[in-house]
Amino acid sequence: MIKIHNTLSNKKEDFLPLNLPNVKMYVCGITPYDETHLGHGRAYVTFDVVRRWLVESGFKVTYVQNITDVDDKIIAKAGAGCQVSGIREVAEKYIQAYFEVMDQLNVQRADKYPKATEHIIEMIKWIESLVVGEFAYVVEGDVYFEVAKFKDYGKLSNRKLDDMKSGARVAVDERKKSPLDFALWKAAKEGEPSWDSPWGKGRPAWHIECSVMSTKYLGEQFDIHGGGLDLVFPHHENEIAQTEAKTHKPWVKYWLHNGFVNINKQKMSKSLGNFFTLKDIFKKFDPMVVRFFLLSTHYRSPINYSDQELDNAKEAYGKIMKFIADVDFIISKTTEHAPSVERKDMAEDFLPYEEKFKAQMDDDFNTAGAIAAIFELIRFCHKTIESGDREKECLTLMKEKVLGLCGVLGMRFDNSKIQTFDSCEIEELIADRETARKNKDFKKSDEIRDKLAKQGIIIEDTAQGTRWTHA
RNA sequence: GGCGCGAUGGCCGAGCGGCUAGGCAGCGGUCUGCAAAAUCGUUUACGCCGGUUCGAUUCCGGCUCGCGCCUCCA
Repeated sequence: MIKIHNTLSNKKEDFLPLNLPNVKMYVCGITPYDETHLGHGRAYVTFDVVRRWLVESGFKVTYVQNITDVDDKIIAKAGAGCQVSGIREVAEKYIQAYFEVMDQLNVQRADKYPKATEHIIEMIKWIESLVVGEFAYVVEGDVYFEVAKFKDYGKLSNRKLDDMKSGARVAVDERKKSPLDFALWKAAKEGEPSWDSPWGKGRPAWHIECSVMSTKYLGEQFDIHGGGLDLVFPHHENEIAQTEAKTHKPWVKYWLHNGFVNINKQKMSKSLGNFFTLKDIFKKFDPMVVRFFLLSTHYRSPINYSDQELDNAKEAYGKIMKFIADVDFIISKTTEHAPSVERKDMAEDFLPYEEKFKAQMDDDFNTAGAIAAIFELIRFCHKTIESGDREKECLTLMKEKVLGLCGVLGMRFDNSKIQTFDSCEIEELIADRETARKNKDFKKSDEIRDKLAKQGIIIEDTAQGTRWTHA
């Protein structure tokens, strides 16, 4: 049984989807007005793993992620007097940039990426029904949701209307009945892209698209809605209000939120200017190392970013990579009739590690614990190999098991840096060195090693012979 | 002011009422001509003060410190 921490109850709950074996999940996507940063990376890697694990567990998952392609910041970027085509151009550029880094992080594509600007009519209809139902009111071309009318307001973020310090940090709009009332539709200002509506020219406000698009593609009730912790309030709280006010039924069953990426214990954010784009991070670190780093902490805990911690992740990830390469090498040097220990139940030996992995993942997607299980499995394999059990079949199984578990976490291993056997010159030098070593001419053998080292080739003498890798 | 989260060994980081998490770094051994890699062992930690309990890092209360949300934000 998978257990999931639900923000709605603030507890871990057994995961029972509404309509077995289907799981419908919606994750708040990006507003494409700038480069994707590590905070985004964490969110989408988190939900990528959630999705992968649900699929692995036998559920049929439908994953929808929206794209907010109309917003103040996009409009600002597109410049004064921009039309709809102008903001589309900006959005398109950053959507492409987003997919590029997500591909590098091996984040699987969602089934659908609906865009706000392609659902204007549906949004208008939704807002109209809220106005008719008296949950919303119109002021000078703006439409606001009246929070006081929705009795459950605050149930997700666990706050009471009276307790909130509205206006403490931002000026209150006097035209609203309550400072907490939020916009559903915004009247167009001079030179802004806009659409026609019953309230005049304007554009949808932020929250409404998620209600409209999620229910359009997943139904009026669905299983999982995810996003960063910073979306709990007001975004998700408002989404619940405007959705349940219209449908009169409980909307989302499980709300999941990932923790922040911190820099020196402070939240990474655009306004603080302490953010790192994935593009820049990838100049220094392999995307898979970044993914490993992200998964080495539970998704709800804050994760601190620094080069030092990425270096640590690099070493740890490298250890897995090394294991795969080691096994490949031994397999390549193992003949079909290699002496083998009598062993018919190798698969059984792996079971405890696979079970631990599963238990960790079932427990609210504890990737840190799951990674520990992978390391324990690797240690077991090393021990087995050391003990002399090098049957080809057994080695292949080891590799498959480790790769399999890593694959569930979306970690892939690029072996291009590992020995390829096609470099004759290097092979010759290594052969020369072997001869020298046999003749105890260590001076010469060390010279060859140094020479190769200068070319960035690292020599490793193993029981199965000498191998080399690129540094 | 309201609400919430956290404090684990040199560092990162899981976890649990009593049983080795894991990774990185360090130290020692094995292996190796040496080196590297691998492997084994190892340093025995849970912010402070009380309470519950046969027993608490793990539960309860208080405190201290840190962080987050109450504005757009993954």
